[in-house]
Amino acid sequence: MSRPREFEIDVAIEKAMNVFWTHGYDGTKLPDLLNGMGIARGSLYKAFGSKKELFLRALDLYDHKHVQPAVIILKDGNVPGDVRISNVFAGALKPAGTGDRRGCLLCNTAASTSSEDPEVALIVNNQLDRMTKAFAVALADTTAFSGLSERERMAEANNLTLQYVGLRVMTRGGQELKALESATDQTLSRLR
Amino acid sequence: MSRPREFEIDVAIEKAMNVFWTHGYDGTKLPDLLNGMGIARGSLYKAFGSKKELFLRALDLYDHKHVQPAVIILKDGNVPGDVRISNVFAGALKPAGTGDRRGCLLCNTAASTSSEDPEVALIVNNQLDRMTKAFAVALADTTAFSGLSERERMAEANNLTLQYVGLRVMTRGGQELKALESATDQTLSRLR
DNA sequence: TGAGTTATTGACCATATGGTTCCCTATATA
DNA sequence: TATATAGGGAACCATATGGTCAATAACTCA
Repeated sequence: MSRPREFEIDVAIEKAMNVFWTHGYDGTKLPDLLNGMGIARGSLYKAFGSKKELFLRALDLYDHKHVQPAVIILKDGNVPGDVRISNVFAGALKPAGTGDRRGCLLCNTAASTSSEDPEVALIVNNQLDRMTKAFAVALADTTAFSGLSERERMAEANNLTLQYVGLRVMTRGGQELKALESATDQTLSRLR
Repeated sequence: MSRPREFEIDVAIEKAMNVFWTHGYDGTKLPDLLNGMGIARGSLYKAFGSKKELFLRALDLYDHKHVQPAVIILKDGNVPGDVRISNVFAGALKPAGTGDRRGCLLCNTAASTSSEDPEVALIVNNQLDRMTKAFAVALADTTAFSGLSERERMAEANNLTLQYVGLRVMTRGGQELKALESATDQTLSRLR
């Protein structure tokens, strides 16, 4: 019987996710990860194989913890569509209100050189596409947009994803909270 | 009388700008710059002092070559406001149509760890703010928005900047051209 | 021609980087 | 108690990184 692992894989991945979120992939160095995860170099390699594999695992966890919950909100048939969309944008705005300017791991990654890697691009675009589809579901349940054709609804959903990404990046870039809020107000005023 | 420089500073900065645009700041290594600029290590340091100083110069050049021309388009009083905005978004979409997925140095930088550096953040937000103000000027000349209060117009302008940034990042992230086009069509259809 | 001044260059420098290795350790089982 | 197995950890490894340095070169001027 072998020696049991002293850390939980899932806990370690989440810690790594937070380090990558703060520093980006290129800016995150092994010492950053080791400190952030509280494990040694050999343990990291034994458990995850490489920095890149760990990054892919972190992106999947981000999906699970941040993207998929937004998708679920957008698809919740018990709430009016515009309220669902409003809630998701409020969720994106909220961190800026408390000084958290990390933006969104998905959007930061989309804007980085990492997105040139096929495996990363696949994950990034899968997440973006699922958000778009979920926006479309919410729009179908939004009175002002319920009469749209499928094609028009997808176009509007693409535009909402684009606005969501823009909001996240402008948050990361340091734009003033008031500017973010007023921009978002315009997004949401069109849903009513 | 001292030895004349063999390269033009402005030409070298532009070459560096293109390297940073492709690889981001963290992902760009000295050999990338040396190859892209066609000069030696010592020459680069003599002329620019450090990698970061060169990056700041590259950001300023990007402003001059890509941001300021957009601002000028948006402020051109001889063209209807909605056409001006449409032209700027078309300019952002165009590279994707030809396979150029670098996005926009400004937006990529906003989403990266570089934006945590005060000097970088200052330049990034100056550029974003100027675009917003220019969008506001164009909106004032757009029939559908000409009756807005100053405050409402600024909110709409903030939203246009947010959409512009989102478009650039989604381009970089690898989203399908059709999705980018349809999202942009929605943006522009609201101006008419 | 020599001097003064700055540019070019590539070797060098002191760390930093992602990954490897091997000794030691923790566990269950026979 | 010995064995098998996988985990922990820190030293090690082979390059890579941003920056430095000293020899050489390009120019004008006296």
